[in-house]
Amino acid sequence: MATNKKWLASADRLTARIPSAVPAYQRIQSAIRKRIDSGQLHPGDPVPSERDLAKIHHVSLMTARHALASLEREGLVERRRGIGTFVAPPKIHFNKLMSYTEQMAARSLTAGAKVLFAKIVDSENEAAARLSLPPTSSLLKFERLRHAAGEPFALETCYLNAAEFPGLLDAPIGRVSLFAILERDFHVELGYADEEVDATAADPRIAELLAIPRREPLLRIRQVIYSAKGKAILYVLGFYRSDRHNLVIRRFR
Amino acid sequence: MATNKKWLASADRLTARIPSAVPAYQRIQSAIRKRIDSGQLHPGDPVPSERDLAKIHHVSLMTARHALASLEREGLVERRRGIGTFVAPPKIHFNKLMSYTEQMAARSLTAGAKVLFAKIVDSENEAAARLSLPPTSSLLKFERLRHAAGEPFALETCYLNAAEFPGLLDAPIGRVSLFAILERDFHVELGYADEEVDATAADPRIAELLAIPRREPLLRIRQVIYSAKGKAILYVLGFYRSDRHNLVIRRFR
DNA sequence: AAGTGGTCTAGACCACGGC
DNA sequence: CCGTGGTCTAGACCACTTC
Repeated sequence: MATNKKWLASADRLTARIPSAVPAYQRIQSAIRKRIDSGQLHPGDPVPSERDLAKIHHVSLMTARHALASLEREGLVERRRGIGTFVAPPKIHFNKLMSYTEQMAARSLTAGAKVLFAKIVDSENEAAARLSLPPTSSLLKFERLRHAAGEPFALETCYLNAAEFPGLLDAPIGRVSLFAILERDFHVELGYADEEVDATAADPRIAELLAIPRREPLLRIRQVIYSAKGKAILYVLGFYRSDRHNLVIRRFR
Repeated sequence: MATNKKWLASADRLTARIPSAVPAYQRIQSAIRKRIDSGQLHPGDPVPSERDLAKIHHVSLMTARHALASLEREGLVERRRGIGTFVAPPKIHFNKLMSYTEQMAARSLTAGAKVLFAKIVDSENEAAARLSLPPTSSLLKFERLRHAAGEPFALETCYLNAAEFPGLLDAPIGRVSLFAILERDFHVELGYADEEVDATAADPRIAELLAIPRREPLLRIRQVIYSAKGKAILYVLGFYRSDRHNLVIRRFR
């Protein structure tokens, strides 16, 4: 108990009267993250050692250690035995689930989209199946033509369960990211997406919309986007001009 | 020191005289892994609690805890506060770097390949560039026609630095997985691969080899495979029949 | 109340890398 | 040699879940 009296004393001194404020190791992480985000610490710079952190934050070695160990798991720092802990080089985000808008923003481009279609449908049984819904469920269906640099680029059709997203039909889908609307207005926490990729030939309609010859090869991506809890939220069927789009993924052994 | 005498005593009892045998938390992990692999423990089954493991293996709570925590990071178990630790359901391996042979084996199919070409070349500058080598480097070049269920399926061309893999030309590439040869005979530890995926149309030669009409859409995958240390080892250019192949990836938010 | 995982202490020794 | 991270102890209290 002597142990814990001392711990209470130190926690007291820092932030909390209630024992259950924010765990100490998370406070330490926040402090380090802040110094990295604010540019005080750059990639390659040393982070205070476990022992220093323990002194600075008035915690035991194990706690400081825990803070650094999970920062390493996140890829924010690298630890080298006998040497120290260092800010990790900025990581390229492979295989990250991003909206088209976010992808463009990541490359400092602006996204453009023209809504071709936005209605409720009830006989698209393949789309319903992808969302794990009964075959004739009411679905919101948006069809959008994506642009980049003034050129048509991709045709994407999105499907959502109409019952779960009332009012979404009236949202400014043409201007605002669908992801942003789902997360902000409907409090959906997006988690992951499974994608099936194959190649197909442009049919006459798609060829005209994308301004390419008929039978031109296209990348076809069928994407089912799930919430963090694993519930199917959104099905997107996309056709991408293969001369303007190329999918990059990283696989690990 | 009283503390550490006790620890030495327990380590002694189990495996080691030398203090630096295998860390206790790793021994605990091995024991659990073994019980899962051998079928003694099935997905959903409870794993002994931290306190039980500590007693069983004569270690402190923190050590038992460490063992379970890193097993959870690996995805082998799931921990639920107030409930316990349970064997995780077998995970589908998304975005895993696997050889064609391994992919087929995962689906209990046998892989077939016919070697069309196996020589050293020195004027394939694109391939050399992908491997971060000078433009006219000597490269091993293999061209293989993949089969599945008796049907031609994909055309893959592999390039490696000739200087680093002497004797590989004589290896039984037609029968044994290239990955296996690299890992076993050349002690290369494969780490990850970056892939570029797009769609293209079959040219006359590919159309004939794959037994499909000319201009048929194909999936084209350019894959650079790196060692665990980040060195480019292998460049694979593949053309896949889109009616027989479809690429599945998972993205996370 | 009992049992679980989550956080934490105040130390210890070991293995490693640079001086 | 000294400082770093890696492993470990023998406890403690908290938060949560089930009974």
